[in-house]
Amino acid sequence: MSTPPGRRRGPSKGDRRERAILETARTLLARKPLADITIDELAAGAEISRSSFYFYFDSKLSVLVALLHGMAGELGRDAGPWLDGAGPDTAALREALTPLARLWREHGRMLAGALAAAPGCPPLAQWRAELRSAHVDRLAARIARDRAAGLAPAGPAPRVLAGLIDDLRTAALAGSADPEALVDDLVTVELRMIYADFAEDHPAG
Amino acid sequence: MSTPPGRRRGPSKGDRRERAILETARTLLARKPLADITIDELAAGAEISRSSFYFYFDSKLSVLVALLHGMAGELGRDAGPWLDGAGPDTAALREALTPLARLWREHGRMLAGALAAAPGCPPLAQWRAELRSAHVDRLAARIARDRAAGLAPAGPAPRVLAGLIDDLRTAALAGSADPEALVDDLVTVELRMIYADFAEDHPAG
DNA sequence: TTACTTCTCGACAGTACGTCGAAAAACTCG
DNA sequence: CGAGTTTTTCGACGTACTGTCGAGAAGTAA
Repeated sequence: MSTPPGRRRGPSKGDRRERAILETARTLLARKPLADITIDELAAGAEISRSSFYFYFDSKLSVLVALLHGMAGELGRDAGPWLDGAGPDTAALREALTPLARLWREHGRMLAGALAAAPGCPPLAQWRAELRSAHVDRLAARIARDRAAGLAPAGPAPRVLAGLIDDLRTAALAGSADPEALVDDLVTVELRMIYADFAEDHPAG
Repeated sequence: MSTPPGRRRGPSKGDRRERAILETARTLLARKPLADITIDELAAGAEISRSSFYFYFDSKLSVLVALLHGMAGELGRDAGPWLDGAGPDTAALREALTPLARLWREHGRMLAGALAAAPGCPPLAQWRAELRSAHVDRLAARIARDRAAGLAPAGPAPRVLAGLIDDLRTAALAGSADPEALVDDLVTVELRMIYADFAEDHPAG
């Protein structure tokens, strides 16, 4: 359900069409959820007939999955320093969250739509699961390390806590109209979840 | 879009049908999302023809909305002691979360499905918004009180923090296969988000 | 019975999906 | 160039689901 059925290889005219479909989808998804987009629209955007669409993708879902896979890399990047570090490293966490928030600002509707459609749609569910566990695994390991080193207090099992943090992050970014404005607060809150008390500089509030 | 179009009042045979539709919907929603349920199934479950369905509801969405409204009360109940109290009251928070988790265990698929379908569907979006702000408003007020009383440290604006807590709670409960197992961890984490450091009894972890 | 409301359903029209097979366009190689 | 092959296109078709309309059956009350 996720691989183009007809085309094999060769960088040619059909490639431009495939791109056009993807591009059209990206544009439309910025305005409305997948369910409200018809194959007709996608085909029209790429200037081909509806049936021709099926030469490139076998459903509009496949288009979304392709789009998402093209973005999977970006979503995890910049998280390295934070995830591989130790202790309540405010700066590193902010460095991880800032680009992520930018991505959500740019593609929020698409990502939120994909997330919402994920249950009840295996390929999307799998994409989400992979993304999630890529984050949760590393974060859980970090939490365990910090606890062993006496840097973080005991609490929920590392995997559970990491899962909660991932949930929070995703839900917050997905729900916000201005994700970038949320970064500082997310930093504070994620650190509190892991370290409870830590040296923070409160803006007088 | 949310009121039965044909019927007015009178406790009669049609009432049983309406109940039957609702009941069928509840059952089916426990197994699959709204999008995968056809009006035919709903009608069949109530032993009427598809067109008769439209005498009672004007779309399957209306059925879901009706179901959800019938549940809105339960979702907020038991939160009073926690929301109206002060300070890191572990017990009160647990008393609020436990029945909520039970509700999510019983109707999780339905609630999660409704939440997922909310963006791009005004009546559901409004239901979700009302539910959310009912919680966020009171929680934000509580946080502000606690800060003023010196019980909680400064941090994100109360409304923002309350929003993050609501996001976390909802996402975590929606994503978990066993919500009730999550209660203790949610208690810990929500308290940390508000109070950072507070007296907690860590199970050796 | 009559008159009225409540309820039921078949028939129709609309929209979107996905498949098939014929054929046009593009490319390959002799 | 031109025959053979692969890539690409599309109209026609069948299916599934949605929502509406109007005729009429069933229930209720005088």
